Amino acid sequence: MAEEKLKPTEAELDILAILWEQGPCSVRYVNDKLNMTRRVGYTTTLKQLQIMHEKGMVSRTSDGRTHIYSAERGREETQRQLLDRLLDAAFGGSASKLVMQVLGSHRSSPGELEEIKELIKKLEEGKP
Amino acid sequence: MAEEKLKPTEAELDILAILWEQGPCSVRYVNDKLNMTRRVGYTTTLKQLQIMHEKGMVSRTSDGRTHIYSAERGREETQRQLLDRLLDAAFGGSASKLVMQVLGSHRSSPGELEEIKELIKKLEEGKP
DNA sequence: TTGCTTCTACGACGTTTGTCGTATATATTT
DNA sequence: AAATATATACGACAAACGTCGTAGAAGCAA
Repeated sequence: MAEEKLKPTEAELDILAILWEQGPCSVRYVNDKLNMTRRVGYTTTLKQLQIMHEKGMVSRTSDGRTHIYSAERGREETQRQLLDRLLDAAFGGSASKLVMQVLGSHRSSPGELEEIKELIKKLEEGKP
Repeated sequence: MAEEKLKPTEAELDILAILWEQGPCSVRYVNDKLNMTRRVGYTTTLKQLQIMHEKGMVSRTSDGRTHIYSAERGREETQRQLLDRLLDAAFGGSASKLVMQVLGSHRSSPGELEEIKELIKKLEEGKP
């Protein structure tokens, strides 16, 4: 049984992003969505999904002859894995540096900033 | 002139991390440092550095017959590039989601949290 | 000077990644 | 029914990645 914790490749990550956002969907849908950004053949997407299925990254059910794919591992688990890697390699493990960088270069809504402040407050209370 | 904005590979990122942290250093040093984490041959590291030099990712000077390598592109530029990619692909472009995640799963010092709060305050004042 | 260590250079090679083409089965349309 | 469209399966392949081995120059040690 292959239940390793594989890191998705670039192309796989693009596909996962679609599955996460849209929920279970067909190869056709994924491919159309991909083609909104970059040109890629149908069979390419198909094969990609098949390989991801072999790896256990996605599951699938059949609707007639059409396969419907779903992301197997949760989004957050993958998020954490990729983020941890980036944090270590590029930010020397400093979470605050990373936060400063992303907050500084991407606009967040007042509501989002409020949420973050809430979290910080909780963190500060948690270990005085 | 090759001045593209290349994304470093995994192995390259490991090397860059060392160059960023340590500043200019020899192949030997980089290799030793790498071997503290994973086993890798000297010539492998050498070749890696040579390729990175061809790509323009690192520069080098000579100290006798030894080459001293330095990271060419700033750490922050590379940070932003990798972070942007991750933000888009894994977090659907939501900076706050990313921040919440990293802040929630990695301990930050009170001083760091204070810094972040400062930044948020500035952001809130900047666009009322 | 002869040998041992330490460089750089470079070619080779197994894998992984990403991309398709082709074959074939099953629907759909005319 | 015949033609067209759409699915999956699968093999092939070029390019990128990561890893070494070997060669040869340069410095150090016996």
